[in-house]
Parts: sequence; structure tokens; C-alpha cells
Amino acid sequence: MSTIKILVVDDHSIFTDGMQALLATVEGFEIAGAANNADEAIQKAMMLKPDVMLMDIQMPGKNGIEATIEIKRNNQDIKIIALSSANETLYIKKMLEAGASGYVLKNIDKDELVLVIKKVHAGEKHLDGSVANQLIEHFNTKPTEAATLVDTLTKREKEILAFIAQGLTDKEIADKVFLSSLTVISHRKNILSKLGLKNKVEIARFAIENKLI
Amino acid sequence: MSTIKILVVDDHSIFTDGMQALLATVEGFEIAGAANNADEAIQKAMMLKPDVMLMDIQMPGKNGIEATIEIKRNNQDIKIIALSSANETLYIKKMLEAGASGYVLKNIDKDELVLVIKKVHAGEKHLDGSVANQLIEHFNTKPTEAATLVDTLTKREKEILAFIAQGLTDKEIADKVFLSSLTVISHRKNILSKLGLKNKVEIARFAIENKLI
DNA sequence: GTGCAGCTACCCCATTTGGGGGATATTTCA
DNA sequence: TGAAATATCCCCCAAATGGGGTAGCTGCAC
Repeated sequence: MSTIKILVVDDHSIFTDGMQALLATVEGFEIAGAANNADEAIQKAMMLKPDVMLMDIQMPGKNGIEATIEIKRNNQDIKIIALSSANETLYIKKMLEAGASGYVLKNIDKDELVLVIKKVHAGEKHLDGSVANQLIEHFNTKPTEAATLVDTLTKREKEILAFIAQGLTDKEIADKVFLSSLTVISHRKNILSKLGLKNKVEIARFAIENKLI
Repeated sequence: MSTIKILVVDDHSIFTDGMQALLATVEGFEIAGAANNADEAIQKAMMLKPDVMLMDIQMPGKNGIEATIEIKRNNQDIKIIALSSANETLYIKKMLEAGASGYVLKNIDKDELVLVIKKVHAGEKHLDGSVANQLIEHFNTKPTEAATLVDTLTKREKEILAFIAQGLTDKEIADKVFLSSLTVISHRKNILSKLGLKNKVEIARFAIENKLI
């Protein structure tokens, strides 16, 4: 059996360095290289044609989800394992939709990571136990949380919400997005209604709490 | 010269594993072990008496700052280097006050980290370049703006401001503090004027940023 | 090809907000 | 004690906000 070529992606180079050092000791693994941002990851995926990529999700600029989508679009054969820093339910679904074959948390230990890499390389899928549970919960029991509350908003509404939360008036927003201020008011009303909020201040707090700005 | 015993602390075990693998290759370094939370870090610091600790700041439960304070209280000789995930100005000062000898970002590369560890072990201090700049900015711009800006507010105004930032209307605030709503409006106007803000949403953002609520 | 979600724009109407003031207490402190 | 700061309440008025709607238009799914 030939070696498994691995490409590590994380915005912290000390992390990619560490992972390379760690995985280089594993028999059958070959480190193809590392990337410290999404664009570099996309580029190196093309050039180096790794078998497996370890992909950080949260990175400045383009994130791991977008990178995964682009890479899988052009290289169906590259298996991608998402490395999640926090146990964030939000990203699991998106990452799997983007084409990731695995989703593990960074508190995984080395031996298990090695197993996951081998498993994914063999064509299987892998989800961390706790991640799998969260995913199931996400689909079953929790339709009324803040995260899903955000999902009830349309794209346009999220856009308007961000502007409102920055303190812009309806008129200012209208000018920014080339709409009638009446339309902006409509959107604002719908946002208030959907989120069960009372006024713009609560919108601002909601946006900050949910990191929408 | 004897070896430098290093203890790595981070809540992601894959990170501590990686760091250990990375640093074990460096001549003169000896990995004392790793800890995945603050309490374990404190305990292992006592037991293993490392020369240098690499300390993650953000961890579930007790954070790296608290851990640093406790460790330095009992072991003045242990040098602690803060490993910051984001370039968060907030923590720099606290971490240095807690007794850290260095503050580096996780996007440091291996060679530089090795240098920093040696430097700190030799009794020197080290701050990442960008961190140092932020620290200077922090001491220059912040206290002369936001902090002193808050001080221009009277007690009553701060009280009203907090209520505004929670999304209450003038009338609701008036009822809460047994004032005429006209008075609340007066205070609100003074707050807007003193802080140079435009509307309630900006008041809310100001309050959150300055931790007034 | 019907239906539905989303985007757009508008109606009415009461209330709130924000920008100008000003007046009178009450407290603080030099 | 006497000025300064703070707190309280009020005036006018335009604009913005929030709570109800309605309604055309587009694109996508069933």
C-alpha cells in the first residue's frame, strides 16, 4: 500500500508545523505540505494533489468551508477532514455539505487522528462521537435556538440586520443597498417579528451576541 | 548547559501533541509533558517543575491568565509564555500582569518560537512585534478615548445608559427609576452629546464595548 | 403551471426619538 | 458661602420607529 499524502491547513503556522512534525512520524504518511489560509490551501491542493487534507474551519478571510467547496469542485478525489476548534454545531452541516469526509475536534488525540485519516483515505466517513450527537440533536430537538433563529432570516434580512446593528438609520441603509427606505423598513419589521425583538437596540444586541457583525 | 524542560498547555490535545512532537526535535529541549486545562496545568507545574510553560489563554473553565497567576504565586522560577490564538489586545496586559514572560501569537513559526523559549528561559521578556505595537496603541489611544469618555458621564447618566443599551424605551426607564420620561429623555440627549453618538443603537454598542452592561 | 418564498414598495397611524433650547432645584466642593 | 455641577422637568418640532396591513414581481420547486 502506497503512502498517504497529507496537506495541513490552518491559519496558525505553529499548528501546521506541529501537525507536520506529529504526522511525519507515522508510518505510511507523507506530509505534502501546509497552507496557512484558504487561498493557499486551494492552490496547494491543485499543485500537490494530496490524498487527505486536514482543514481548519475558522480562518481570516475565506474560511475552510469555502475552501472545501472549491477544492472538491475540481478534485473529487481529495478527501477533506474538517478540524474544528470549538464544538460548533453550526459548521458541521455546512462542512459536510461542502464535501468533507470527516469532522473532528481539535481535542482529538494523535492515535485517533491517525485512524481517522486512514479511514477517510479508505473512502469512509468519520464524525467525532460528540459531533455526531450534536448533529442528530441539531436535526431533531433544537429548532428554537438562537442559531436556528438566525436561519429563519433571509439573506437580505441578514444584510439589513447587520447595518441596523451598526447604528445606521433606515435611510442610510436604503442608500447603501440601493433600495427604497420603505423597503428597508419592511425588512426591519420582518426581522423584528421573526426574531421576536422589540426595537433596534435589541437587534444590535442580537447581532453582537450571534456574531453577525 | 542543561536542557530546558517545557510544559505545554492547551485545551486541544492535538495541539499539545503537535507542539510536543515539534519541540522534541529541538536540541536542548525536553518535553516535561502537557496539560489540557488550567487545573491540570497548575497541578503539573507543581509536580514537574518545568523551566518554561507554553500557555494557551482561552480554555474552557479556568483560563490561561488565572492559571498563570496561580502558578507564578507558588513557582516564581517557572517562565510562562502566553500563546494567543487571536491578536487580542485585551489579554496582553492581563497576561503580563499575571506574570507571563512572553506573549506570542500562534501564527509564529517554529524557529522563532524556539528562539523565544530560549530567550525567556534566559530571563528575558519577549513580545511579538505586532503584539507590542498593539500594546502601545492600547495604552495610548484607549484610555484617552473610551475610558475617559465614560468618565465624563455622571452616575445617573451611566445608569440610564445601561437601561437604554438593554433595549428599554424612555418610558420604561422612567418607570424603573421613578422619573418623568422627560427627564430620561434629557439624560439620553446628554449621553448622546457627551459620547458623540448618533442614536440608541450606538449607545448599545458603546455600552457593550465598554462593558457597561 | 401552480404555488410558495423572497424581494420589493407602499398604505395608515400612534409613538418614540433626536435636536434645539430653557427653568428650577439640589448636591458638591473649593 | 457661593459657584459649579448635577438632576429634574418642561417647550417646540421634524424625523424615525414600530405595528398593522396589501400587493406586484421573480425564481424555484413540486
